[in-house]
Amino acid sequence: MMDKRKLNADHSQPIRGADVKSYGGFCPVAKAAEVVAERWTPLIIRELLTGSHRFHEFERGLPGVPHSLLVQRLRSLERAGVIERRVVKDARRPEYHLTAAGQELSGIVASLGEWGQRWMHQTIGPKDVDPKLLMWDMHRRINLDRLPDRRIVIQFDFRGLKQQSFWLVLERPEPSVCFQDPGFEVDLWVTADTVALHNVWMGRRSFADALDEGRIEVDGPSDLARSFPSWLALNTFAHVPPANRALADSKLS
Amino acid sequence: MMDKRKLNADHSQPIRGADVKSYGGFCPVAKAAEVVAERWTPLIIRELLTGSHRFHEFERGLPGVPHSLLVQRLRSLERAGVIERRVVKDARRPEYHLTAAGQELSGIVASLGEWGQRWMHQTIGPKDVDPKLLMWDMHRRINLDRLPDRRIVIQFDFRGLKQQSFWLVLERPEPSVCFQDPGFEVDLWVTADTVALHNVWMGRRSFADALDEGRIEVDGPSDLARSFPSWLALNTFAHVPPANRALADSKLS
DNA sequence: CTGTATCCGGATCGATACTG
DNA sequence: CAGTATCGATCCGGATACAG
Repeated sequence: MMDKRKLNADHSQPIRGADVKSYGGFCPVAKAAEVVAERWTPLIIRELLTGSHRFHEFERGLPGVPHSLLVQRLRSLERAGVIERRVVKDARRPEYHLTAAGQELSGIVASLGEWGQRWMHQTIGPKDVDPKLLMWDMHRRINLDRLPDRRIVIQFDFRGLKQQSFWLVLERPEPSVCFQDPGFEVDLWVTADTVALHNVWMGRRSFADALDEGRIEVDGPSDLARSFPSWLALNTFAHVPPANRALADSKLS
Repeated sequence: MMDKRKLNADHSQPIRGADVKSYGGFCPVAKAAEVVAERWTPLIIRELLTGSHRFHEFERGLPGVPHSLLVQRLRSLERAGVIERRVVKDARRPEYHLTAAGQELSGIVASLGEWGQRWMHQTIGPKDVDPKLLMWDMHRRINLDRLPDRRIVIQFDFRGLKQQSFWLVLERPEPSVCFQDPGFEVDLWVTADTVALHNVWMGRRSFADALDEGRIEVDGPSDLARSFPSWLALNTFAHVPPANRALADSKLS
């Protein structure tokens, strides 16, 4: 069946529906905020920037987003000219891609993340963890070139999480993550304290320290186990150190 | 009377209440978006960056924000460690200032504005205008050093707006704007088509063209009238040209 | 002036169930 | 898989009244 939405050959003006709640006025910050600063929108753009293009990928990367709200947001962003919905021929599922306008939001989203890592996220506590989301982020940030030239399967077990295992399937062209046993032979087993692995992933603790303290354990062939830490590219913002609030405030006085 | 909120000597962690609706998880973009991407928040930060520090100034710069919602947002931002509420001695009114964390949002807000001006704001139509807001923005962006060394009062009349005049009182240390006749002797009278003046202010039309077309008229002593355009620093984002959407899209294909 | 405290209609959000 | 439909709960916008 054909897609009924029109193809909008005229792009001389942004495509705006009446769905966005306007601030009124002429301020460009307000105009941008109407589109970009709505709930969930910055995270949808983050997902697009990190490689998600399909509806179910957004749902994986945005745990808790209501199904129907995600549809709304995608339509909204499409009308605002930030994303483009492509119905690829011979593929049943549509793909979403950033337009040129959308790609120019990458700096803003990156700055948001840096600011968040610097000021709002000085350490990661039990309330901040989310193993599924961690696994999803990990599969997007793997140094594939550090891996042997074959498929490597890693099983993750989080301590305290009852019965829940995850599998990282590292292969070309793209790693994937499974929440059920994919049936492949497992090359490495990682057992970790949930909070500790999050802190390592976010650059707040070193992998080596977590190993020494026994918070992370890697089992399997020793050559693989030794190189495993180098496979992890860590979170995009792991390199951003926390701000020293005490210092910052004293500078102000 | 003393302010009951505690002074929070310990700033090792951000001060967080339970008011912000959390996205959950550990993503720094999400943590930042919880604080910064709530409705009205980017505009409150814009106001702080452009020189507003008092409650009534925020209300002027944020037309339409509900009185009580503004209070909520200010508390929210204070708890998040983005702004600081100062009760200055011998002043009845508190002042709001950006903390070090808040100041580091300036780049994000600036980028938002540039993006908005570039993509969402290619021309300004009748729905985008707001004379009060325009006057408020103007009084914040005056090249005082181009002015004679005395108080200059300008009366603005927008064509089509019934009976509504505005006055710009240009004096040191700070210009001010009046929505009622301040009673000063007027030095210059500006009569303008509302949309045209907005377009000039946003860098979308030149002042000279608007004069030539008769959309803006300046009456008063000719030396003042001649130098008047140079007093206007224009909107912060007036220098940002619109993107060429047709070109951008063709590059993508 | 800077709040606090209401109230109310409507929009938005979050959760769930249903469809092709 | 990618949506629609629906339904409470919450939030927002706008108004008003009032206190320090």
